[in-house]
This record gives sequence, C-alpha cells and structure tokens, in this order.
Amino acid sequence: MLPLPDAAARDYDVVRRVIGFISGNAKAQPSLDTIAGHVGMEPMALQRLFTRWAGLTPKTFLQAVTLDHAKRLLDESASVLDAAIETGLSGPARLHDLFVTHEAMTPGAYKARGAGLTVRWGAHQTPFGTAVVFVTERGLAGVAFADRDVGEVLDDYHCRWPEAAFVEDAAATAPVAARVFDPARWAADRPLRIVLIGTDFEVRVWERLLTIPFGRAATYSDVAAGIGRPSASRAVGAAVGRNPISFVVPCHRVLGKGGDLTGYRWGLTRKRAMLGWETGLAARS
DNA sequence: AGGGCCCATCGCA
DNA sequence: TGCGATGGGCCCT
Repeated sequence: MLPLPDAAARDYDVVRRVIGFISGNAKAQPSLDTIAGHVGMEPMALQRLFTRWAGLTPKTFLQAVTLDHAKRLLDESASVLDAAIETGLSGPARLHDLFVTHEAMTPGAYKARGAGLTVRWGAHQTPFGTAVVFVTERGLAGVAFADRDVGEVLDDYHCRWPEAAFVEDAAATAPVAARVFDPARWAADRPLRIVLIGTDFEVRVWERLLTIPFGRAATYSDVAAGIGRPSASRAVGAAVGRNPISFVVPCHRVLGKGGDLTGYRWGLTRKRAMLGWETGLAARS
C-alpha cells in the first residue's frame, strides 16, 4: 500500500506531462500559455510549480533540455570530469552531491544471486515519482521507479537476486529515500553507504559513473575510455542500463556523443527531468 | 543473439 | 550544409 502522494509527487506528475509535451513539440517552441493549457493549469500556477520543483521556469527548463544545451554540457563537463576523477569520491568535487562510499559484491554475489542477503524494501514518493528503495545490511542496494505498479519493480529485483530474502520494511527504507532525494540533506552527515552487485565489468562501469559530478554529463564512450575499454561503449550502454541504484549511481548523466539522450531504463522523460532538475539546482548554488 | 554506441557513407533537400 | 537512414565493427551477457 502506498502512502498518499505528497506535494513533490504531485508536482512530478505535472512536470512529467510538461516535459513530455515539450519534447514532443520541441520544434514548435511552445509558449508558457500553450504548455499550461495542455496540462490544464493557469500559466502562473505552472510557473510557480516549476520554480518550486526545479528552481527553473518552464521556459528556462525548456532550454536546458534541448540538444544544444546537452552538447554544451558535455563540452563543459569534459574538463571537470578529469578533475573529479583525480579527487575521487570523497573530494570537494562532490560539492552539491551525495557523498557515497561504495562496496562491490562481485563476482561472487553475482554467482550467488543474492544468497544470504536480506533485502528490505519500501515504496516512497520522490521528486521523480514513486521509487522503490532496497537496502541491505551492507548498504543501499537498489533504487527503481514504479510508474504504474510496484509489483513490476519487485519482480525485476527478484530476478536479479533470486536467492535473497525480500522483506517489506518501509520504516527501514524511508530515511534513506528521504535523504537521497533531498539535496538539503546531502553531505550533511556520514557518507551514504551503497553496495554494488553485478559482474566485474558492470561494477567498474557503475563506479565510474559515481565520478561524474552533479550537474555534469559524460558520454558512453567517455565511460568506456575511463575504464580502459575504449571500444566497449556499446557494452557500457548495456551496463549503464542495468544500474540497480538509479539516481544515486547517476546513470542519467550519460549521454550519446552527439548530445542525444539515447535511452533511459525508466523513460527518457525521467532522464530529462533529472538533468533539468540538476541544472536548476546547480545554477542556484 | 542482441543491446541506452559510434563512425563512415550516401541520398536527398 | 544538414539531417535521416543504413551498414559494419565492437564488446559484454
């Protein structure tokens, strides 16, 4: 049973529709009035909602989500990325971002398929819709989005770790969810512990994603080069798509080389939402 | 076999 | 020029 949607979740529903509309009519550059009309809101109300959600007006958000902007973001990020990798996960480059310490369960855990693991899960409202959060004794193990039905997400994770014991325990996951999706709580206390369960290759890709700073982006081939497999960008794409801890392991910050968003496990609209949200937050500083 | 890729080429306005 | 469409190579499950 889901908790009642809070303000953030209701906001996301509007945001989702707006982004869908904008990207479907990108060429037409729809005005605020047009957009508001499409979602059945007053323009001013929509404007306030967006500003509350992302710190951006819909107009600015629209610009932040275009191909041009994505290309520029990639250009600007290229230099920053090197510095971020130097300082690693705990350095000051993580300003504005979650501090994360990670541990890998590989490849034994992959083979063991979660045997001996107790996974506690709960569904929570977030700025990007309903998320199912999975935690283990060793740390946060999964974040997944459920557009319709939490059951689909559970099936998915059951398949990943078929030998693990799953226990619904929203009381255990609620604080993690609250912290992960609330920038005000980032870096406020101890680093967030996460555990990466996957093949050797996958874990290396996911670790690499953790070095992409907040509000920036990298390409699939950047990531491939970064793990010493410069020609494996396609395999990187597949591994990125299997990232079990979405948002926390920022797979939404990986774009095609030309600035295309290419794909996202939880829907391109959500990827756009995350990128735009980060842009707004980074600009606010 | 088949991907959340990438590059080169080609054809068409 | 620019923008699709196509084909071949690539490398991990």
